[in-house]
Amino acid sequence: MTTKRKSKGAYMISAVAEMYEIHPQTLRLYEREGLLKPSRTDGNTRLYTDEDLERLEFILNLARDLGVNIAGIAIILQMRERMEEMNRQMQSFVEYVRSEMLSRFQHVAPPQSGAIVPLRRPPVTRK
Amino acid sequence: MTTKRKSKGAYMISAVAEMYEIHPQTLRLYEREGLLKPSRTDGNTRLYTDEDLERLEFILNLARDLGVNIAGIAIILQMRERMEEMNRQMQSFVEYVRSEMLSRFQHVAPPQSGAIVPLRRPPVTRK
DNA sequence: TTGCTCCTCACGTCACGTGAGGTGGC
DNA sequence: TTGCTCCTCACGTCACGTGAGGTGGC
Repeated sequence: MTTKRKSKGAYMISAVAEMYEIHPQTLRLYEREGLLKPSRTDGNTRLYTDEDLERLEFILNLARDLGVNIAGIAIILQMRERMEEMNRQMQSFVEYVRSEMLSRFQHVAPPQSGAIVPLRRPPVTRK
Repeated sequence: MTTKRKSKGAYMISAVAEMYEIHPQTLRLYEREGLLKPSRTDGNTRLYTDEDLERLEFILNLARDLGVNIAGIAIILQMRERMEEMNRQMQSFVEYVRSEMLSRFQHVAPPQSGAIVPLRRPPVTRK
C-alpha cells in the first residue's frame, strides 16, 4: 500500500505535488506549520528526501483519510516518535536481559521468532 | 493544575458544563462523535463519572489549548491508551525479570527508586 | 408548575486548501 | 525566453461551537 517512489532521491516541490496529487501551496503550508522540514538548495528551492516523503505519506493519511487538522497532526507526530523511542528502549532492554542470561547460564532457550518485541511476560495478574 | 472535583460522584450535564465552563451542547457533541461515553439514568439522563471527567479534562486540553479537532482527539485518545498499555507491559516485564533474577541469585542490587520504569539499559550501541 | 433533561435544526466563525499575482534564479 | 521556484493575499468550504425551539420526566 506504499506509494511508488524512487529510492535515495531528492525531489522538488512540483514532483512531490504530482506524486501525491497535492497542491504545492499545501506543501508550503505544511512546512510553515512545522509538519515538514525539507532541506533547501543554495537557491532556496525546497528539496524533499525519501524521509520527508515517508513523513508526508503519514501526514496525508491523517489529513485526508482521517480528517485530522494540523494541530492534531503535529501532536500525533510527536506521540509517534515517543512510541518509537519506547519500542527501541524495550528492544534494547530485552536484548540486554537475554545476553545477561546467556552470560550467566550455559543453556538458554532461543528467542521466539516472529514477534517484533520478543516478550516473555509472566501471567498477568488481573486486579 | 487539576480542576477541583468531588471524588466518587456522578454528575448531570449542567453540573459538568458549569464545572468546565463548557456548553451542554458541546458535551452532547463530544458524545455523538464518540469522545465521551457517559452512562445514563433509567430516564435517559447522562451521568458523568469521575473517570468521564478525567477524560473530559484531557479532551478540553487538546481542543481548547492545543486546537486539535475532534478527529485528531479521537486518534490521540487511542494512542494514549496504547502507550499506557505499553507502559504496563514494560513494568510487568521489568518486574518479571527482577523477580527471576532474585530467584536465581542470592544477592541482587535493589531497584533504583524515582524512575517510573526502572530501566537498567546497556550502553546504547549507536549505529 | 418549575427547572431540569432530551432532541433537531441552523447560524457564525475560523482553519484548511486552493488560486491568483508578482518575483527571481537556473 | 521558458518553466520552474519563491512569496503574500484572498476566497470558498466545512467543522466546531453555540443558540433557539419544542418535548418529556422527576
